[in-house]
Amino acid sequence: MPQRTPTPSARQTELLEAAYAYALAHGLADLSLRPLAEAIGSSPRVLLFLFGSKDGLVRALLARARADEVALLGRAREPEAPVGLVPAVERVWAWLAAEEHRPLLRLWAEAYTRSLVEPDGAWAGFARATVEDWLAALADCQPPSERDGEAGAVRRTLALAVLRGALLDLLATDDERRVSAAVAHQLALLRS
Amino acid sequence: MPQRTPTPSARQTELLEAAYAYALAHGLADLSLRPLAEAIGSSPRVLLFLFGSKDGLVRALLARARADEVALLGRAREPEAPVGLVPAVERVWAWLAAEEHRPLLRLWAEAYTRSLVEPDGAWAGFARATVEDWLAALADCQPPSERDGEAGAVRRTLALAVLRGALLDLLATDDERRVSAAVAHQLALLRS
DNA sequence: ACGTAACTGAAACGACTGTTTCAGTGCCGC
DNA sequence: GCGGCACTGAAACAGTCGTTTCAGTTACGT
Repeated sequence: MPQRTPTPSARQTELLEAAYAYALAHGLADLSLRPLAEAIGSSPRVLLFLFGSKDGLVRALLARARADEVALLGRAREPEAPVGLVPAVERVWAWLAAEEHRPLLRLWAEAYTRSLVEPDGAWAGFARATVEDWLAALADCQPPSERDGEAGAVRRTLALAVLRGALLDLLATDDERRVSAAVAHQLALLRS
Repeated sequence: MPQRTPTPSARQTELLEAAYAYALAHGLADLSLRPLAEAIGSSPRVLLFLFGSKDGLVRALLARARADEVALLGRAREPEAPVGLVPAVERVWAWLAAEEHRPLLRLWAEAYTRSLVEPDGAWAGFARATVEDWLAALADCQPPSERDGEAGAVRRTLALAVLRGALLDLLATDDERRVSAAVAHQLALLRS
């Protein structure tokens, strides 16, 4: 069975990378082929040739963003053995709070809520997919005794909620001190 | 000094209410005057006459949504004396988790993230404004001894993060049991 | 050298966008 | 009756949208 995107040619990934950078800067909501093409030194004709349609391009951009996301999730469980939710949340938050990741996180938030309002088209299922990605990654960080069973799922859900809620606050207010203190406060609560 | 919207005429509020119902069902992202006008039995001509421009209409819709939001916030602190963050979060979450409020909450999430990506235009400042609204409402629920000082602000921030993060999860997965259990788990943590 | 495939430029297509122009309604105070 | 005010319908405006058509150009295997 061939891949869904038959063969990502060199030119294709090159343009995708440029378009991704453009999307990080300008958002996906009112992305338009002509301004995008001009900004990355291409043409609408070529983008449609390589990605089939605008929806195909958006899907490719969303997949590209998700690649960055799974890289982050991999880092959360990385230091060999899973050591519990608390250090996992700590590490992930350090990443989320870093200033240089904010364009990606804004893009992610945009795609997330868009897929809630408009469950069809290129955005379909994005929100649900990322929730499942994150919960699975957090599960990998739980000790086996805690991982299974409903209580473990609840703890993962809570950890994810704190991270997401804090991220939303941070993106809106840029008040890293207050928000990071709130996350730290939660970690202290969880440790006690 | 006259109001910003000089006089919301009867016809204006009537059409706004209809447009609001339409926006709750279809979202604001690709709202378009002609389909909207036809759905609510009006015309683009009239909408522009009454609201000045499409941006004016969107601003009015956002303000209308915010009216629902402040009503909710008022309910959080209502039972006479503020009694601490824990019961406040409990009450607010019961409201957020109610099925019938989901269209409003989707609309709210959409406006929130949109204002993050595109800080100009009709959406400007929406995210920051709601964060401040909510933090202020939660502050009113804290006992005076806790309200002031940095520790109080951190506790409010954490409470808000849990509510927002849990809401995002709920909107994506519709798994009320798991998410409500996570909120309850946090409340138990806070009580101990 | 030739054919074939990948890629590209220029221009047009029809549909849709917010907005404007012009021409009216109906109603209310005088 | 009449002037003005709030509101409305029909049609057009200029612009942008995604997409298509047609005509190339480049590079490479054979």
